[in-house]
Amino acid sequence: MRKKTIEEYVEVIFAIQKIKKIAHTNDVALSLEVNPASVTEMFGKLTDEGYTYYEKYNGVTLTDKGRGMAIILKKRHETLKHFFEIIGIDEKIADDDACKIEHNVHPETVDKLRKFVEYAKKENSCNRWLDHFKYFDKTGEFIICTPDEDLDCPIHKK
Amino acid sequence: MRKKTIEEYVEVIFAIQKIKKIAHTNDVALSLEVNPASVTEMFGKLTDEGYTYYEKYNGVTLTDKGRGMAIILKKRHETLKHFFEIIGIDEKIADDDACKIEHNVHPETVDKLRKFVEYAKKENSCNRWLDHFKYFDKTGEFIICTPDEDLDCPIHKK
DNA sequence: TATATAACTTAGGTAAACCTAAAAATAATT
DNA sequence: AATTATTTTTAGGTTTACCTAAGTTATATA
Repeated sequence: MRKKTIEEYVEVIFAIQKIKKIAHTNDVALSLEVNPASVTEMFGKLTDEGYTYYEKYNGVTLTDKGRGMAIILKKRHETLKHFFEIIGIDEKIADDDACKIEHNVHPETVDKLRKFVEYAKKENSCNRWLDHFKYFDKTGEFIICTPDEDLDCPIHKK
Repeated sequence: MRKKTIEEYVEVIFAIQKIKKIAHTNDVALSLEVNPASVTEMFGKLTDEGYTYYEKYNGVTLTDKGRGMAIILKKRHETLKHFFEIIGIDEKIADDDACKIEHNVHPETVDKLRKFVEYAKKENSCNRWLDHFKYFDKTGEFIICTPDEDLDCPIHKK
């Protein structure tokens, strides 16, 4: 499997700490599907770079720096996942893709997608467009629907 | 800089071949910002795995397999870039992000985004939603615009 | 055509994250 | 408390894409 970045270690440590206070070597190894020996090694690196405190034989906890990074990553992940779900991607795949790209995409892009999600979820925005997109996605057919011809719209006519 | 995948090598070879018939070591080295010696090494791997023909001291050309991959990657890249541009990301960043995530994202996701782009570009689809999103993105303000109240819409009223 | 220059390859090494196997520390059980 | 079981670490290797430096081949110029 692919090599894990510092960000991925920080993420799983954060997740583990939600349940356990301290993230132990084995917890992280299981989460990342990596050998415990590799985790020990990474704990060293993580601590050198200021993301964790490491107490030998007793796992790590995130520093403020580490926690800060984790929170940003988590938000980023949720934004991306949410976005994918809005356009109709299955939850599992949405989550998976969010995982993979959250480490690569520019902040500007995430910001824009965050706004997109925010907007799409707003009840009183004109959501016909999204509905029509989903209809197109499912049927392959375009709904002819211009502002002046609302009556012809098969989804929104009442 | 980050390690290059086979896919990235295939992409730049494809791009070079559009101009030159044969992609030489140096061309690829310059494109990927990598040492020529590394490229020679990769040419070996690429050829072992059936993506290129390699003639010593005279560069590589893509096989059908390699070209097939390149074409898929190119389409994927364009879809992603296009999508980013539609939601308002600058061309440069859109291109950059497309580059980075085109290797990671599920095919289902790319398909969905392709449809999204296709739909958004269709003239006779109801594009108010996208317009309203952009307005929101710019101003932070929601446009109250329901199907029954078109007259209140500051963008679409005539 | 000889020679200088440029391009490419080979040989040998590095770094980073991974691994296995064995040793050490900690925790659990009798 | 002693022994067994589990967890963690250490030591030493592997892999992969990268590098530098030196040697080789191809190309361009005198």
